[in-house]
This record gives sequence, C-alpha cells and structure tokens, in this order.
Amino acid sequence: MKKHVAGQPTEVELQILRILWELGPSPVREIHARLQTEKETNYSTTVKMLSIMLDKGLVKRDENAQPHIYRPVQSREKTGQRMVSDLIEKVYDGAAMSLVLQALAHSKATPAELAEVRRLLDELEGQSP
Amino acid sequence: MKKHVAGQPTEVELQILRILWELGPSPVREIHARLQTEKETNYSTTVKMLSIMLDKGLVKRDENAQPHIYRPVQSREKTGQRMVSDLIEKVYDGAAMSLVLQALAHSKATPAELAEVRRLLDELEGQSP
DNA sequence: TCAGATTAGCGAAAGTCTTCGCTATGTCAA
DNA sequence: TTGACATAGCGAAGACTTTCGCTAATCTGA
Repeated sequence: MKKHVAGQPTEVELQILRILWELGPSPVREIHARLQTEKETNYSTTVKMLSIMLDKGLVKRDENAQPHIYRPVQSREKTGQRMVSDLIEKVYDGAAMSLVLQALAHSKATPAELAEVRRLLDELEGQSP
Repeated sequence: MKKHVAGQPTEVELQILRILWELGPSPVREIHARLQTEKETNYSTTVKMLSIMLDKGLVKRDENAQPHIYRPVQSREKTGQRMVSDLIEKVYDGAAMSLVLQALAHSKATPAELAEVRRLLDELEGQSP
C-alpha cells in the first residue's frame, strides 16, 4: 500500500472532473451520460472511478441524497493552478515565464483577453517597481 | 499491442528529457549520474527507460559513437508547447487564456521577464487589429 | 408488498509504467 | 588472448490505472 492522497488527477479522473466542473454537482447517471459522449465505457466503470476519486479526495458526495450527488472538491482554477505549477516544475524547472510565453503563443486570444492579460501585467509590475 | 507513438512523455521520461535538455547529447552514464541526484534507481533502469523512449521516438541515439550518445528529438520549447496545449485541452477545454492567467499569477517573474511578456503581447495585438 | 429497474460496490483482469536481475556484448590493457 | 570493467538488452516483477462482470442494496409503480 502506498500513497492514496494528492498527486495529479489521472487522465480519466480529469475527464470526470471537467464534467463536474461543467455540470456542477451531479449524480453518477448524468456524469456517465456526459462521459459517453467522449468515450464508450461501462456505467460500472464510471461508478468505480468516482469511488476511487472519492478515496483520493478528488470529489465529495452527498450520501443522503438518493441517488448520491458527487461534486468536485477543488475548483477548476485551483486544479489548473496545481497542474500548471507541476508542469512548470517538470518541464521548465521552475521558469514559469517560458510557459506563459508558450501558452500565449499557442492561444488564439481575443483582443479583450489580451487586454486582460495586459491589465494583470500592469498590476504585477506595479507591485515591486 | 497498442500505441507506441506520440502521447505525452510520462513522469520519468520527462525527468530524463529535462536532463538531456540541460546536458545536451549525452551517454547513458552521464544521464544516469544526473538522475541519481534526484532519485535512487538502478543503472539498468536508466538504460531501459532510454530504450523505451527510443521506441517512442522521444530520443534518438548515435550508435556509431561508443558509448551511444542520446539526444532529445524535440526541444524543451516544443515539448512544453505540446504539454501546455494538452493541459489546456484537458483542464480548460481549450480556453488558453485562463491558463495564461494562472501561470502569470503563479510566477514570481522578474521585471525583465514581464517586459518580455509585454513585448509578445504587443506583437500579438499587432497581428489582428 | 413485490417485481422490475436503478444505483452502489467488490474483486479480478487487462493495460501501462517503472524497476531491476541477469546475460550478452564490447573495450582495453597486460 | 584474456581478465576486468563498462555498456547494452531482455524479460519478468511490482505498482498503478482503467475496465467490467456480477452481486447487493435501494427505489418505484402497480
């Protein structure tokens, strides 16, 4: 027996988390319905995955409700932040800027979004001049 | 037998790639020496990993040289870009901007780096005004 | 209340990833 | 050539992830 806490969500776990972020708290049936639009796995699999994610603390569930309602423990933003930090660490050895540049270059951002980035930039530069 | 091409580098593969990016083309001995500063695995393991990475096309090697010299197939930037794209897809469902903001907020960027981001931003905004 | 449908859960199988023991091959100096 | 040592490679074990068959528990309407 080893770790059973923390660690990045795996592929399928992330797939499920994304569904939960989109749908909000949901019963297995709905989660599975969505999942089936992306892949063809059995209902049992979805249930199993959710129970594993429950063990790992990735989701919580309301057992009073019938059927049980699952909800993500962390927000998309928080999870994204963790994964980004991890990626930065693993690929760029901590040099976040490189990653930001990559992401920027990759994105087909709208002018409005770019303006938002600029705003944040102003903020950051204003902090320690 | 399934896929044996493409796909994101795994944990250990990435660890090795990072070493190659830092050291440049190197023989197993050197790669392993570096790896040992981070973890305690056998020399055999490093050899095996490299041969797997060779199969996957993550690295190339010069077999004429003795010992064989390994080199990464893709640059750190290219790999980072792929992984970022993948993360964007998986977590943010394609909304790159969110990730950029996360990365920016996370980073303890230096003024010089921020200036660089600003420069890129100007470039991007200049493209489609 | 009961039969059929829905929901929950277990345990084992299949697929990956990582690890390493052991064998084979290659190199070099005496 | 041969012994000692470095290098390469195979195959199997162990860990983790994902999948699902089958059973159990729960719910619903007649």
